[in-house]
Amino acid sequence: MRQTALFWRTLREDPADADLPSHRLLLRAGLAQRFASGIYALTPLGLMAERRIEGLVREELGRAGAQEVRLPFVQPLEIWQRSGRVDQDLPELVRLRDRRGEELALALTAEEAMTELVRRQGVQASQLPLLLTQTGPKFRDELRPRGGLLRLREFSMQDAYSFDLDRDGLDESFARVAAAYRRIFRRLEIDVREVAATSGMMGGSGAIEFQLPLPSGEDEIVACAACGYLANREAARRRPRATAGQVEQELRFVETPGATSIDALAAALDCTARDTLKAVFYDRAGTTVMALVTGDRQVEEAKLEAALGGPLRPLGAEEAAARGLVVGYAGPVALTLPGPLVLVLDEEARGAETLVCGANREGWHLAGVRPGRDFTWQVVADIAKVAAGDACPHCGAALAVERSLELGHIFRLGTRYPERLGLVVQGSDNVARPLWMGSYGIGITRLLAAVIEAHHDERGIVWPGAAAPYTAHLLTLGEEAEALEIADELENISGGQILWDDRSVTAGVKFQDADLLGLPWRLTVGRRSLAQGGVEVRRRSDGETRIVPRAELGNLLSSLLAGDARQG
RNA sequence: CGGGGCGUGGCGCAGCGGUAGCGCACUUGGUUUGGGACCAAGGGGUCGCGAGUUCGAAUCUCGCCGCUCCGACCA
Repeated sequence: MRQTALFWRTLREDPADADLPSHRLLLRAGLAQRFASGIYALTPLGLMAERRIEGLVREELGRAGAQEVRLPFVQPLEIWQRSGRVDQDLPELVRLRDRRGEELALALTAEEAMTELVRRQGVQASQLPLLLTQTGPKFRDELRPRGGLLRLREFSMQDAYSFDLDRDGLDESFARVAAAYRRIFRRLEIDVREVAATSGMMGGSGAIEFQLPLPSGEDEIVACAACGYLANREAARRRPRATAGQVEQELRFVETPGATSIDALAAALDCTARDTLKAVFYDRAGTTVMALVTGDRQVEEAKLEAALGGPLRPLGAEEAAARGLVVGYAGPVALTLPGPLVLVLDEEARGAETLVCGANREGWHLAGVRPGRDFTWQVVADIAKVAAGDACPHCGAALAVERSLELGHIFRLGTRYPERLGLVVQGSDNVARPLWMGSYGIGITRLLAAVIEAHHDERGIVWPGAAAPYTAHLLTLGEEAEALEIADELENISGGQILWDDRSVTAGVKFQDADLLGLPWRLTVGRRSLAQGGVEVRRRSDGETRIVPRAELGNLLSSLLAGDARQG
């Protein structure tokens, strides 16, 4: 491809609003353009890179036995209603109405649609295990898109779904896809960590996330350097600390005017946050949930949801007050509300000697509160957020918390969707049973950004061979007849598979742009290289340079292109 | 949803009451050509939108919209 004809341009300066390397480089190198927050267009070079990643993912899933289908991007809302997901507050789901008033939804994932496809067509036991996949647009109306292509509202994702007769089959399918994912990341030269995860809005259990450690990532992972324990913070466990609290032994009222925060309370009573009991309120399907953790802890909502088996909504101050809670002074002792109430106590707080908590009376707290003696609860569970320095649940060493970017997520869903949508298969015993389902997602557009986050330097992108839009960038310097002849020759033998900078600009401009775009190989031909005996071949990743005589160019090019194909 | 910052040619920015400018990019001609060349001549902007103040608004006031970063249980 000749650069003078390519729809492409680079920017000499960094775009003002791009902070992250991938965002900056995608814009500067002219690979993407923003249309709206979280909505981007890709230019030819950007799309070529995305397509390479997509093709690689498709290839590996194919090796794992996946068959590709196409599901609708605009889906009838009805299937989302039947699965029950519409009922659980899903603000990311964009709904719309057609001119006849029929309700539609934009795909944010496709558990429903894929289950529905299999149900409509029917499936026989001989076709199992079944692994179906699609690649296509997704739309999630995210609260805060960020970082260019790192967190988009509209993006391309490859999602796959497995269907098996039983749990063992699901485990095998799950393992097969996990292996495919590992190959994908290895080929893209992205060093991911496999992390235990929660299943979030998908439902199900036994999930793994593929995470790239990145300071600008939006997830937090908990890591144990000693034993290798890794988990998303939302799913992470910790070894409970030894007994906390014990400011006083006997229950008594203390007057604490204005002490409506844990900090203020601890200051007023001259104790630590850990000596207090914090109450946080949620709604769970009409029931008020009071979650109780020691004052220095935070409630991990994902773990609380898992403990209660369903989605929660935090209560605002007014709403909490309307339900009879004395906001700022609420506690579990002798608490009665007009409506239904569930008390959930963190396992660590349960082991405390005595604690200070709200007295359900404006301006008063209770000290010397002993769990079990002075109040009871309905659920005890690990519901506190893990903090850096907590003890590893396996080995007890200090845990670290690191920022990280989720690139892939695989779930064992179980029978939930097939049950709700009526997908069953008849076994040899003539009994129809719901299938066991797994769900697997890998963000293609995000991978494009992640590859750049993982592979760049101060000059620009450094494409891994498997994702590069072109393998080689040919620069002709000057108008030497022989140089142009060689360029023609290279273009011909590559079948147009190299990018040729044929502009009449200075050498510096070409070198800068070539570094910025970062194709794996740079071929330079000009008066100087010819004097040295041929074409200068330079590898972008490490700058290794050599001169290749004209006669060997055919071999060189086919080995570069083949090497790239082997990797990618 | 809360807080900060920002909206002026394609990009980066200046101008902050007197009717819009710089650098880069772009077009044309010429000289150049191994790390973002030079000379000359050009084209391109409802200054985010709306209302108000004023003789006069990119500039002041109010409202709205958009973008971006941080945060979003902490009782």
